[in-house]
Amino acid sequence: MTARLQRELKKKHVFDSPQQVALIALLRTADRAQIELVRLFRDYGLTTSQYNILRILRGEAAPLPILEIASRTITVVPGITGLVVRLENAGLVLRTRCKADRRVVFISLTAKAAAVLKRLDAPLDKAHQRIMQRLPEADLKQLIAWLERIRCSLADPDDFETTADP
Amino acid sequence: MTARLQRELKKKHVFDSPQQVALIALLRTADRAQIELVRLFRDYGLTTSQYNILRILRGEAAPLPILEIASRTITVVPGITGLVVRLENAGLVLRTRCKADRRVVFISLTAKAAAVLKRLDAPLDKAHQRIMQRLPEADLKQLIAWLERIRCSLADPDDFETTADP
DNA sequence: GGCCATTAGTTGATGCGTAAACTAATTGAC
DNA sequence: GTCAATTAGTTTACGCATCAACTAATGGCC
Repeated sequence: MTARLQRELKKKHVFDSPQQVALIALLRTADRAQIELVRLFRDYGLTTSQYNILRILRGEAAPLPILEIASRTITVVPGITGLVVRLENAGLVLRTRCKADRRVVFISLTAKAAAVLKRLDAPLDKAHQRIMQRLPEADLKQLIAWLERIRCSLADPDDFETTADP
Repeated sequence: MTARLQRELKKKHVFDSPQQVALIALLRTADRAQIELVRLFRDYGLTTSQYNILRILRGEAAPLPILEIASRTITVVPGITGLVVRLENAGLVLRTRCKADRRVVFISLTAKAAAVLKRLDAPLDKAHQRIMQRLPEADLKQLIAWLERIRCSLADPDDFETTADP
């Protein structure tokens, strides 16, 4: 990470703008939440990236070309290869060369992976609830809207199916 | 991460709880913001982690033991060594063995690093402003409070000097 | 039908995060 | 004073992100 923005905060520069404080709070909070999830996934032998891939495959319920998977994650293309190899070694996915176009590699879930995902569903949902427990739903809605607003000021073009309030 | 939570969102599971949506929005937004910062730092030959270390050193205006630096970042101890080595190779910090306790290694900024940091100040502030430009200051204040509220539900014990509203 | 550009995917190198095991200096108990 | 426990820091090993450079199959153009 995630690289991380941290606790230089500790001694607070007098000149910090509200924008800076908010940004650092955002990065720190996300970082911590990530850590919770990382731990949860690790208990099931997965990393976050691996989970995301499995999740995409489950959502599709059909084999997907490897680059299609990459395009749905933020993972830059080359990273996906090793990721999938490790998943394959763990018996969680299968790789199949496409007959029609021998360049493409299809990835599919194994039963083992489906089982792991299923076991993970409830604990993961509980984690979501726990992390957000202190915000009532009305606030959550507003928070989501603001976060989306922030993303509007950011680079990536293809992320704009509006999640929140019209 | 940074590892990342992503666009499984694309096809929206009907069962998504508001908590889940909010969490994913949080992670995604932070991720994007990070990317902006990473790019900025890279233009100056730094990574985010490296910048954070330099920033801590500047804040202290005095040499710090390497583990003290590690403790102020989220960087887990062993990571700090290589990080500092690379900074040293880049001529940005100096390592000095402490005479009194020969176990400890003091790290100090070079003039070169001070110059880089100084050049970075304005662009970085501009980036903060830009990223948060769509939220008026009142909303920012509320956002900061909520983020802090979320962090209260999260693990790390030593992060609780309240940044926001009393 | 042969060549060139495109597309799918991999490889290799560097930096970071994390965990476990290690060295070396210091402190404390006696 | 000496030996055990603690503390500061490094090494090693693995996974991921990212970039640049690569291979291999396909498609289009003539």
